[in-house]
Amino acid sequence: MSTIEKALMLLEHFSRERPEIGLTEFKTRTSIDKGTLHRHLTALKNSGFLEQNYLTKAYRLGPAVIRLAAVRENTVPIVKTVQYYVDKIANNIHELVHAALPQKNGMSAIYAKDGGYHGVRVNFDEAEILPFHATSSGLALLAFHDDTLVANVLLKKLVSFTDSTPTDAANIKANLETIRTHGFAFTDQSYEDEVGSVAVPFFGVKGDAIGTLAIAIPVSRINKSFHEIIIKQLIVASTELCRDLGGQIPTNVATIWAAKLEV
Amino acid sequence: MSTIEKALMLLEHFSRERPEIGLTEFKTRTSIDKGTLHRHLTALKNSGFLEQNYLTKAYRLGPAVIRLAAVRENTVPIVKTVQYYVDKIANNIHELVHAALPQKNGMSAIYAKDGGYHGVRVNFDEAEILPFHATSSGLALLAFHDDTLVANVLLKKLVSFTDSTPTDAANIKANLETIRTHGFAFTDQSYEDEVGSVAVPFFGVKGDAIGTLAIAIPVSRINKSFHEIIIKQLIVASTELCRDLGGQIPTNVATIWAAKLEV
DNA sequence: ATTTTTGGTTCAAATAATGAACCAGTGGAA
DNA sequence: TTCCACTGGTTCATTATTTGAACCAAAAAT
Repeated sequence: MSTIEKALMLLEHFSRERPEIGLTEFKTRTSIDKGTLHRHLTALKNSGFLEQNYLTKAYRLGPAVIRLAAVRENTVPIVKTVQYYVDKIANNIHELVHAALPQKNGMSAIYAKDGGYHGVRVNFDEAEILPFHATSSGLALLAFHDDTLVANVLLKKLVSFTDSTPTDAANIKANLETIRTHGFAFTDQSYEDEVGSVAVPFFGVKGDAIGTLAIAIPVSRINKSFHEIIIKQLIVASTELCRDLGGQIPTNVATIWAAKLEV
Repeated sequence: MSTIEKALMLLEHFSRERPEIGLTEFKTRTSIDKGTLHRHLTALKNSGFLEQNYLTKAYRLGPAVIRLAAVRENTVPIVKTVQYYVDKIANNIHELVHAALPQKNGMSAIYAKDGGYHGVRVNFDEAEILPFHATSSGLALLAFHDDTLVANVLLKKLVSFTDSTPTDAANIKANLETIRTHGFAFTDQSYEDEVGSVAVPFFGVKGDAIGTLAIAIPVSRINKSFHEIIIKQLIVASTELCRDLGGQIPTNVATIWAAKLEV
């Protein structure tokens, strides 16, 4: 692995829960030598990707990422486009809806809307990494992305989050096949207890899955007819989203989805 | 310079005008060897900072920057906070208002609002890099930032954008002194013909300038009384913004600003 | 059909990354 | 106060990676 990749991997450690990380904590997290770490962090700081809390000396993400995100969004306005559809679904079904993009180690929600007026709500953290194998977003993406990603994900250790987290590679592979035939993914408390979720992919110009639309619901509110409604909503939104982004829904998926909508 | 910094410098070449850059174009832009370039770009791609247009093979910013910006904004919600004040000023004075943060080679606007209902408008490009020496934003920041930044900026070649762009280091240094005594910066067609601008800094916890609030106006609409109004608006907004961000206005600046508001 | 231009690869030589040991400052605890 | 533990940060010989000229393959342009 190149030095560049090693350094950029450090940025993955920042999240809403851990917005600031000191040198020593980086050391325990990564087991990279302190000297090396310091040089990498300094390089990232010099490039504006990190800055230091001047009191604690801990590092946090810097202003460079803001500019880059603005340029990226101007190039490929996924966030803006996705917001419209997430809001729409949330208003219709009054549950927590989100859209996510694949990152290296899982899906990253780029927008979420809680359309609910229910007492029990699903807690949701934007900018959290949703593991591929344990969330409907992750599985929906894997199922419709190229096989090398699937292979890479299944190679790594599959962390267990609840009693229902699937950790057997063969099992997951079989599940991906099911997802492909159904045109959507769902999970039952595989990431968080009491939370189920449903997800559909949306596609890029090559017909490859580039992201997902998903809904998370307390299991107590899930039943057959609601499940059907959710899936229809997701399919319709994803179809329109693909159109807006210039993406192409693979013909087999289009056929499956069309059938789902007619039921 | 470390390999990491060299690689990250490549990301600076992306902008609204150049959202996609191919290998050969990178070569002409940077005069770095093609082999090296390719390895760096691949590393950035592997880390999610770039992705490739599958048809043209050109590189563009990747999804990783979206997630990082979300985390950063969650850590230090400058964008969100700044938006409120930019909108407020824009509504009051009906001109183009923007806020910018320093990057390595200039200021980067993080939000802009055109409050105008005028026929002639200033054109403005978010995510563009505004050179330190030629814009009021840049000068306002330099004047209230630490001297090492000033020294670094004046070391480099000062590009001329219009006939009025200041390119003499000594001249600029003198101007920075003026800016410090006035508490604001203004420029007259130094970056774009027919456009003047006024800017004030806002401050971080250490009392160092961490960004700027600025207004750009067609020179035809500038006059003494309007100038006064603009400056007051900017000072009030920056004062409140500093409070929101937990920043500290240096006492000498606070004194100057207080005097300005009383006139 | 040929040349030019594109992105991408190779491998010996040159250079930068690495990490164990070290330094310095800070904040308790004895 | 003194001592210890724990920060962040630095040094420099060793080691491994980066580098770049030459090369390849495919796609455009001539």
